[in-house]
Amino acid sequence: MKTTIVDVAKKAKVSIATVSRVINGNYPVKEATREKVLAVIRSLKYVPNMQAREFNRQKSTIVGVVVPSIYNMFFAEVMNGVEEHFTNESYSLMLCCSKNDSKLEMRCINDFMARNVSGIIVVSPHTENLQNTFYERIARQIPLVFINSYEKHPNISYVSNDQDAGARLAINYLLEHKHRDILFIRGEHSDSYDIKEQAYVDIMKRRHYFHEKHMINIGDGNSNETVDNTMQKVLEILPSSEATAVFACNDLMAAGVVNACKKLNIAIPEELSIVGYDNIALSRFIEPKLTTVEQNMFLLGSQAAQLLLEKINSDNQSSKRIMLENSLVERESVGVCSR
Amino acid sequence: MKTTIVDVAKKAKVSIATVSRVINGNYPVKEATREKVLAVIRSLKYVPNMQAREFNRQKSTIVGVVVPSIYNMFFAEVMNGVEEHFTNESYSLMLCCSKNDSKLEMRCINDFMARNVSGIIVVSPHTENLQNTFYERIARQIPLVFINSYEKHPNISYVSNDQDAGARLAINYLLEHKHRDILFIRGEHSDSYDIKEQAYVDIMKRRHYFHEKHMINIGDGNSNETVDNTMQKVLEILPSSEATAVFACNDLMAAGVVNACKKLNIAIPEELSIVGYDNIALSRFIEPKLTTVEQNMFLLGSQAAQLLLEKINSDNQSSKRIMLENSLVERESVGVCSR
DNA sequence: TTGAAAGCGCTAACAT
DNA sequence: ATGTTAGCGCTTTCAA
Repeated sequence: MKTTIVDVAKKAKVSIATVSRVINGNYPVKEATREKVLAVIRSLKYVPNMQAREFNRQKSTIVGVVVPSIYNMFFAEVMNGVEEHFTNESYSLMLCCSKNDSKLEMRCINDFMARNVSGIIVVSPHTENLQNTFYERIARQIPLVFINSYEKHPNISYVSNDQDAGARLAINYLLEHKHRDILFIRGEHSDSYDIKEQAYVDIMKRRHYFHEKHMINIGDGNSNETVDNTMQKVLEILPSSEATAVFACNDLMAAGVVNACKKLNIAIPEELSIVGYDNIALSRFIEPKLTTVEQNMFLLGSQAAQLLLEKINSDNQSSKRIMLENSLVERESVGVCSR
Repeated sequence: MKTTIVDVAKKAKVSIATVSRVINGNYPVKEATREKVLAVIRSLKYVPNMQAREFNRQKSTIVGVVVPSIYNMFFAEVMNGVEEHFTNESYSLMLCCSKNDSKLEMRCINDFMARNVSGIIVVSPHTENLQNTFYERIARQIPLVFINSYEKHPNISYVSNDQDAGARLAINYLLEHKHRDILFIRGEHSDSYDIKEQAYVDIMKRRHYFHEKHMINIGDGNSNETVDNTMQKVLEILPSSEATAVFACNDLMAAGVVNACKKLNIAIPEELSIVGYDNIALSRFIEPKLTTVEQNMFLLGSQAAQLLLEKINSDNQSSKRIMLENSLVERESVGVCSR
């Protein structure tokens, strides 16, 4: 059997309450007693049972994080920000992967709730769950922070990149390079894609460059197969397309386009220009190096952790919204349109 | 206040014991009572408090996973295997990142212990912690599974790739291509590097191709900066080196070598051949595509989950060791030595 | 088939 | 400054 507070109390010849006070340091204890208790704790190698403590206190120092996938380094880097912030505050992290599936996402959240986590961060929540009242109900019961979601619920805190601005940055950059036939490549089930699509449609329609067929949805945008799926799709489309440029909603998709071009012997950026999004490490490693829109992923994660902490410490009262700026990282995948 | 089992019992006019039996289905309950209780549970939206349940049962359905970094997709893919296996068994995952630091790793483990997780998986445990008795003590108290560790403790289960064989595969492949001046690039604080180094030293000494100066340690092998650090180091060394090939302990380092070559205008594979290790997605995306040794990362993770489950269900009695085979993935980064 | 009650390890209010 | 004790929500033995 493991050593409990009772064993310590007995051996130190004090009450369990005193031991508890020594451990938590929240009530006065005479120095001599304190020393005595601490000595016993050391000699018994006593470690307080967090499970019991947190159950008793009706809270926990666990936070839950839900991500749609771990195959996109974007999420790993966000996680890193979250992790760093929370371990400093001696919270532990529970991780759940929704696989871009709304039902699974709900299950993750429900699991976390049943475990009484003290708060939940959801990265890129599924659009379906945003449309019904699921999250409204959750947010009433527990601190909730969304990363990169743009619906506005009153009880939820948000940290997002300004992906509308970012998308406009990217598209205008392409426009400045004289491109007008720009393919738009997106994935499914995330606000982020919708935001970028709106920006794309808005700009292109305004200039009368818009063509329905230029909008391409490649399905799951963060899976193991995203790069290859995108390549496949582009392989079908590109040969018969007059497009001279591509704006991809994330770097994985952009990498897929690059690979398709290699297969088709299309020179980048001479014959086709590409702009990605996120600036994950991969984008610097592929050839040519991707021009892309930078999201500060670490910051996204650590700010979300910060807001969640504020919510936890204010009894779910403080709700904030943080919008981070994006910037365009100019590298080698964009050139002036030659047509 | 949240609905508890007491509320349900009251409303259903039965005892809490009966409600408990209905929920767990572990004791006979008359069908009529069962229905009644279930109806109340639904009407009250009652969700059992896992925290209370697990505290009472003196166990938990949480498993802890420790990884040295999340900047190498290797760990993400292993995690994915672990996650998939455990969510099917309705365990939850706690994640902790040790940043390749032995003290932090111990802290992660201790946190997990204090939370009464039911088992722990450590990916690439830190060599320092392997050398003292830390893990022996832990293994006596709790199910422990190591991924890619090669010390053998009796109470620990292991899932590893046969990295000795894998390294030999890679080096012999280079040898077959007539290379004899082969740089060996490794990182710090993991068994995996030591294993590969031994294989390298053994083969090269036997053939009298060994040179101390060909062994390069680039520090942390899985950080955000691994690629760039490796590039930096190689940039210093390569110009004055007679090496015609490189064996890198992971693909991140191999990518660093590729980048260095680009800066130095060294053609791959004509002037320098490179073999990596892991076969992370990145290795297919960079130019030239990396020849590398495949580790089945998903399998590594799911097998580890399997072994941990066996340990949990056998009260920490079953200890197994699984050694997975590697294979060489031939791509574009190796050619016949031209000297 | 059901209910009563002990107890899991700890905290915190109350008493001394 | 310290001890006593009532719970936290649940499972599980024991009795009925």
